[in-house]
Amino acid sequence: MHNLLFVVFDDFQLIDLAGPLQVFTTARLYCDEKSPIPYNATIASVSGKTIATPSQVRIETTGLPRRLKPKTTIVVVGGFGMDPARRDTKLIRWLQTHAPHAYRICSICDGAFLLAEAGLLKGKRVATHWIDCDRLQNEFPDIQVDRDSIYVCDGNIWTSAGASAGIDLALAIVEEDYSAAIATLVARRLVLYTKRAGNQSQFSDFISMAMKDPDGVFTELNQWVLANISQEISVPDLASRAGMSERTFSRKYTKVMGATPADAVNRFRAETARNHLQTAKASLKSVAAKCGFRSVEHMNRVIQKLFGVSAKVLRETVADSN
DNA sequence: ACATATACCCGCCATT
DNA sequence: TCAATGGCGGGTATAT
Repeated sequence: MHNLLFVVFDDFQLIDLAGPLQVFTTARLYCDEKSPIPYNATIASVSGKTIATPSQVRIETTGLPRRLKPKTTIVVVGGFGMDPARRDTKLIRWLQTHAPHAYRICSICDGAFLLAEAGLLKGKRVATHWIDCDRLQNEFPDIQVDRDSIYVCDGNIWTSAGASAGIDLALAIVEEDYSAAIATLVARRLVLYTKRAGNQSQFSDFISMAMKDPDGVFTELNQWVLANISQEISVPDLASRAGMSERTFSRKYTKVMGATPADAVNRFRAETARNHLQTAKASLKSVAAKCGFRSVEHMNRVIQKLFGVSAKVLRETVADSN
């Protein structure tokens, strides 16, 4: 089980908390019996009292803990109250002391300033709200502000752009902690179309289609494929997994999914790769490996065929989501 | 870039 | 007889 520690302050932006929290909560529906409660969330502030938001909703909080529970992901929110919060030495000192021991550190929106203030972002690649990109870069020249990404993961530091990007970041975390299949199911459940400006969609069409497969015959199999996308997957393998002969499996799968088995696996790989290329700044080589391509060349060919552009171009055509 | 190897897929047909 | 199945084999697309 993972622990989440949301760090909030007066006049923080409600959706920075509510968005990611909803994603983590929904993930419960799709985790197996081994981890019935995948995420345990705590909302904390310096005062430990009820915190007001500009949206009129008030949030109960506890004080900042003296010790982090194991596998704690810290999530720092943003909002109107961010600037005063930066000057709150108790808050910044707490971050300096405890964040280095966290399993993972996240910020939403301009919450990145708090992490920067605490010196946690030195040399890191970072995303923040587009309005704040210049300011963040000027104030902290030693960090690399990535203006184009919805969210960025650099080591165990995850930062995200605007408010809704916090939801994307949370989905990516679910994917890392559990699986792409579960993240996709959560996205579907919450009806997150994630249609981005520039018509870039993060959770891609074929994958979504595979997840809803009306008859449900291959839904489970497709989930398995997504969860094991980094592995080599052969058609005979899939057939035996589906409990059919190769011939019958091939026939049925093609009929239901509208793509032959090997073709479908390739699309899963390519769309997963696209998602990675357009968010994290991992090397082409590591993306290829992560998506089960045997080489960068292999990945390029498949992407070129499916999307009509090279992997490099695909990465560069990321639209600003805010 | 080219050649070789192989994985795939699809028609054909016997079987259930 | 029909419908679904699945084994076979060759043609082909694709990987290395």
